[in-house]
Amino acid sequence: MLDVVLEEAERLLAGVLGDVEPALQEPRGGYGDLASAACFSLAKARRKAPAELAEELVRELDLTGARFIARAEALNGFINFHFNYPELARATLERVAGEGRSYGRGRRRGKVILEHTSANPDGPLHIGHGRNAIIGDSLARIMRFAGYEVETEYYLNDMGRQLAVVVLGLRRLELDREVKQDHAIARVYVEASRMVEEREELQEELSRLMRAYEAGDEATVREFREAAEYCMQGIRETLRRLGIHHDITVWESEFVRSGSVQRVVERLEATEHARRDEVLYLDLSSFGIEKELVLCRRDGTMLYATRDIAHHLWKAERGRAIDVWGADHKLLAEQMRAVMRILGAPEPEFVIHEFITLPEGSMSTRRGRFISMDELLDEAAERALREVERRRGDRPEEFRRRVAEQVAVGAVRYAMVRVAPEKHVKFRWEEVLDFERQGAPFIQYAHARACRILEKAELPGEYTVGELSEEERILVKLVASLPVVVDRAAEELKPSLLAGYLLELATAFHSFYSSARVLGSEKQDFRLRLVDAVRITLANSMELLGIPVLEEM
RNA sequence: GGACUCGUAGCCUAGCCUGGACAGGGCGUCGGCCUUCUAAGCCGAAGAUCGCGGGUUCAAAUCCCGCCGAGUCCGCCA
Repeated sequence: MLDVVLEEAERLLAGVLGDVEPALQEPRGGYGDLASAACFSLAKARRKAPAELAEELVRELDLTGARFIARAEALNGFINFHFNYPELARATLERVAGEGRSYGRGRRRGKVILEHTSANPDGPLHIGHGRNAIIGDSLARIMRFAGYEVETEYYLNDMGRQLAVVVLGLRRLELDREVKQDHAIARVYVEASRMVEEREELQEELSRLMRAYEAGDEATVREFREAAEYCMQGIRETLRRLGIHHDITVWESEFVRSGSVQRVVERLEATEHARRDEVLYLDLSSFGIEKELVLCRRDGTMLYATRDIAHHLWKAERGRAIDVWGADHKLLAEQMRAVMRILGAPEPEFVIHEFITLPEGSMSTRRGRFISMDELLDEAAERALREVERRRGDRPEEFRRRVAEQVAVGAVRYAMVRVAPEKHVKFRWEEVLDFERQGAPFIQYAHARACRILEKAELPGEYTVGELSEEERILVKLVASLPVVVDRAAEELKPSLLAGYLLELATAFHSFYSSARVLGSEKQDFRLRLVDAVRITLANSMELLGIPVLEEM
């Protein structure tokens, strides 16, 4: 709804500014509902003080045709607009009620291939992978809602040394069928890594294994596939628990077997960037990348990055490629962009996230030093259950368990998406598992509160709006903002914008809830409709971050 | 050593790309609020040289340069 209001403000300003940027912004506090800083940039051209200019322009503004902007005033060089809240409230409530679960949906078009998670099949997802998966899945949900056709991809790295180590381990170690598949594979991987390190002859076996797999030896292929699939069963179970689903799983080896890696190497070899001295590599210095990119080993076999080039070329043909990658892949991301330019293909876009480190240092699957997402979720669910028992001892066990699980999933997902991806995170249990304020339970609770009011009364068809309280105005403005927030988050690839928005909306609702009575008040009809609009807006936004929506908690 | 990212109150964080009005939140601390729609809530107080130094600008947390600190990368690994 605010999209319409912004357009109106821009139109009004265009009348007095000409083609000067309207420079609309959120006023810092108490200065109205929308501000323009245009007078500052206009000041030099017109050789007048911004404050004076603002006064002048406000006098010139013609608000007679305006629907949502009631008045404008000049202050400190800014032009501050005040909304016509009764009108905005009515229009917003009508729109939200009319669009329901679609409220906030955008009109962006085009196909997006969104790759995320893509952890090696050598163990369970740890919390670093979790950050990747949750950012990626949230972004997928947001872009889909913004209108894009989104296909999510898990790029399965089956040609790496890790999986070969697992296969080697499975040949001589027993797989514990009692524990979750990915954890069982991790045990084999850790143990086999140690064996390979200690026994030289195993390193030769490892090389033979990798060569046989690359060559497509049938028995070896079966061994690798089974091992990877077994691990993936566990990984998918964890993802499912988080509400994450991948539309396609793409095996790295496919690009070798299909010959597309070979073909892309030949194409690159023919370009001016190709160099050969002992090995074939690309000189990317003309793209500002000093590090050369080696394409083939001395023995002629391909490298991970080379296979990924074929992979990205394939993706570029299918649509707009967006990859969620860890910060360790920054250089490769730059190289990938450069190579796609060389090939004349559209460049992939990247969402790079920093690492989560443990107090004792970085995580390592091979050394068995990591916190798995399963552990994190279990711990979260256990702590949540204690909270629910304490608060809702009156409800049956089934209810308490279900709520605890949903609170846990919400808390973990929110914690991961709340912080901007470029920040390093030092993992602390207390931070992720804090169930008070600035977290998912706070948001879920706002929704539950709204539901509990609404279940006690019929939603009125008719209502009068009248003057709004401060709390009501804030709510209306926030509810009206969802379409703008969704679009911006999708365009800037920033799920954290939704996280911030959701927190603001929940905060505003809790304030409203405490300040005013809905049921039995004189404004009951209007407030019921407002609460319903908030309920829908909260639910739609929570859905975009994969935070479970609860009617009661 | 080079490249990239981060550095905002005791702790966590928004704002930085697109420079403008007293730098927003939260945790923790202190003080209030449950006979009324679930207090996982609300209201208030104290707490910030926006890492440091220079520059550009009428105006810098925001842009530029240098320095310091943390992280990541710099494999014919993945």
